[in-house]
Amino acid sequence: MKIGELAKIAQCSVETIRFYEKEGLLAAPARTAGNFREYSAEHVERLRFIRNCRALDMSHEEIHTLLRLADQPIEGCAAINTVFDQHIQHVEVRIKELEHLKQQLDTLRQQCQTDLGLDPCGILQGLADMEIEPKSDKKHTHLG
Amino acid sequence: MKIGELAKIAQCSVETIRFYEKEGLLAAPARTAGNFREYSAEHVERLRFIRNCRALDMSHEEIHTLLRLADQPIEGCAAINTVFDQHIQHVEVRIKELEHLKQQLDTLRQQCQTDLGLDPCGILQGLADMEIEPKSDKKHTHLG
DNA sequence: GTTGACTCTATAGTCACTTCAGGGTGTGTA
DNA sequence: TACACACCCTGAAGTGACTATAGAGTCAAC
Repeated sequence: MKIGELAKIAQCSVETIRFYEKEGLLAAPARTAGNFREYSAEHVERLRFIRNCRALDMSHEEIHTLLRLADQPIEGCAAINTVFDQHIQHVEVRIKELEHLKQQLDTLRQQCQTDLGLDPCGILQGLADMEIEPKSDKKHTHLG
Repeated sequence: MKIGELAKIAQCSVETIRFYEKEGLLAAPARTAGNFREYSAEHVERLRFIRNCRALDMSHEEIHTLLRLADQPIEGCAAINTVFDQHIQHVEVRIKELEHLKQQLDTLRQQCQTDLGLDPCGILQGLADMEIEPKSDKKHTHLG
């Protein structure tokens, strides 16, 4: 099948597929006489795997690791769990961060709900006065 | 004060401050005879504001808007609330997304907890079999 | 006069794509 | 046969919010 068809199946763009090939996530397929990419069933399966990992917000690096481990399943089972547990932790950390943010935002938002027309605006005042919280570590998660 | 001192106060890097200047978030300060940036109290205040907004995960675009509105506070009060409410929604949406992800991840993780040594690994199997969920809209949040 | 801490500009790299420019391929219709 | 049109190709640049690097200049102290 050609790249457009594959893109439809995997629900991603043609450009994304070419990008994955360049990144080494998806193997380069055979070419037709006219230099079009010709994909096989294995490519479909592999791309589905990659897209599912991305849907779970895994980084390309994490996916690379999983794909490598997938090629030697028994040996890699513990390692796969490690990658997975680390990724779950990334997600948990980010959720906690965002919940903390939301709390701060809600508090600030209150300051304008009550006193409309105040100068300076309570929100702006709050943003100016807030104490900058030093972020603990920075590289606890690759999630934005 | 010089850029290094300002960076310490605002708990950011010297490069970040120069970057904000290039972005138009922080006004370009006067220069010393030796071409060093010389910052005033207003710069400190402005940078604190910016850093607090960033600590709340606002985008540069959102901060730009807030800074513009801050220069005409009474008129902008309703608009400020709008920016804020939208940002709060960004955060809420992202939290919900991540919680959904975590649920999926936990489910997958279970599949290897029980049957260690299985070939193929339950997690890999799950990643291959998952149905790709078409993401609703994409630009609901600028948060990663 | 030399060390060392600080500053300057300009450029490239990060991540996971998206967009664009400028062209080639393949099929269907007039 | 000529043309339109959908699809494909490569390569480069843009996104956001920085971070990192190279190579050079400034300034105070010893």
